[in-house]
Amino acid sequence: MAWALQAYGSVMGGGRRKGGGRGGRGQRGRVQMDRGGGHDRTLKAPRHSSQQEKMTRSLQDECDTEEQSPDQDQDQDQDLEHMDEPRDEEEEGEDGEDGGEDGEEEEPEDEGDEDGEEGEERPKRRGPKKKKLTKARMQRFKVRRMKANARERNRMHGLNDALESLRKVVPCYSKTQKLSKIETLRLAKNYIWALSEILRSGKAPDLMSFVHALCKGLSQPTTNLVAGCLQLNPRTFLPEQSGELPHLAPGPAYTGGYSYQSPGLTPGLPSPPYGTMEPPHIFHQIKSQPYALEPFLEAGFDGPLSPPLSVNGSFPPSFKHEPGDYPYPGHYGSAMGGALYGPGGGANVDGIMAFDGHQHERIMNVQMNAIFQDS
DNA sequence: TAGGCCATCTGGTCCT
DNA sequence: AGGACCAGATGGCCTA
Repeated sequence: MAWALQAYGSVMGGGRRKGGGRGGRGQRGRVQMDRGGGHDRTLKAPRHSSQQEKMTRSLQDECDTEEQSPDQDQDQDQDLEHMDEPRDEEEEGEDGEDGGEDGEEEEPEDEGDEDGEEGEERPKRRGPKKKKLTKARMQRFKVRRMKANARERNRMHGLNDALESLRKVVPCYSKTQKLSKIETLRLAKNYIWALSEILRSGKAPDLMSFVHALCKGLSQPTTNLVAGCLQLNPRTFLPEQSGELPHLAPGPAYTGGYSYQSPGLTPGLPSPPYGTMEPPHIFHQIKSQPYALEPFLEAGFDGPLSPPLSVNGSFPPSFKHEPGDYPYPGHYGSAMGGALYGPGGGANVDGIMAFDGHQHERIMNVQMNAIFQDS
């Protein structure tokens, strides 16, 4: 029974095939899990499927009352047949505990018994004697491993849940188009910085400055997503001042199809995939709008931040990119064809909410207004 | 088909 | 000793 769980483990994920030479079982089926990854992927089945939960529960049960027939062992643990023997120290402690349980499996620990049945002459090994990997030991090892796997799964699920919570509080939460993990973290970082910058300066930035700051280091699709959110609901992002957003460009300015696409590479800066929202690119479509970017951006980030979006000197020198922070090898960039909201030029904002609905929006506005009343 | 993203497994290390 | 955390490896899914 427990080996339904072993199979479960194999089904749920490819798993690492250590040593590379292990045959495995070829292509395995896999439960359709959350395949939300990717910048513009549509979401699939919820991750916490009842099946998975059932399996996990079953795993726990099985771990408590582990019984297995030899043929099951043979049949369902082909991977483990080739597994390296567990570390000696792991096994040492266990024999005392449950020696009675697998007493029939234990074999005498003769020197010659250790590694070879061929009877070849070998130099004596130093160190603790290696105990033969009996079935019972193997079984305990598997149980431990399964428990650890289950814990690790749960841990990662918790991590993903936290990330999902974060997605909901950063701008542009969408139930149908999830930000990737890395983009969520980047956007959150930018958002925190932008808000703290507002607090620091006590001034409300104009919308373009704000979105500019939010989109630093984000990929092109995410940048477009943020821009789409802003277009839909700019007030979510910026505090109301006298009932109006002073520098907010009117709607049509955003539908002019200006693009954040990268103008090109700068030597030494691996920048292309990240939206390059350089002011000239942005504002050539909205020249009539006040250019209030600098006051908001001049403060600069103090800490390590997203990679610089702009390579034309618009950003303060404190913008430093972190090595290895550019995982996108130019995959996006011009792929967007210069259209901000998608190939067709229309806003690709289906299902996008700026934050998680209006409630959150109200809360944010209250908070933001409170900030400005205080300052 | 390549690349991005993801979930999972796994072994090592550190901590309680 | 057992659990948490971490990073590497692996394979599946999806999109351009």
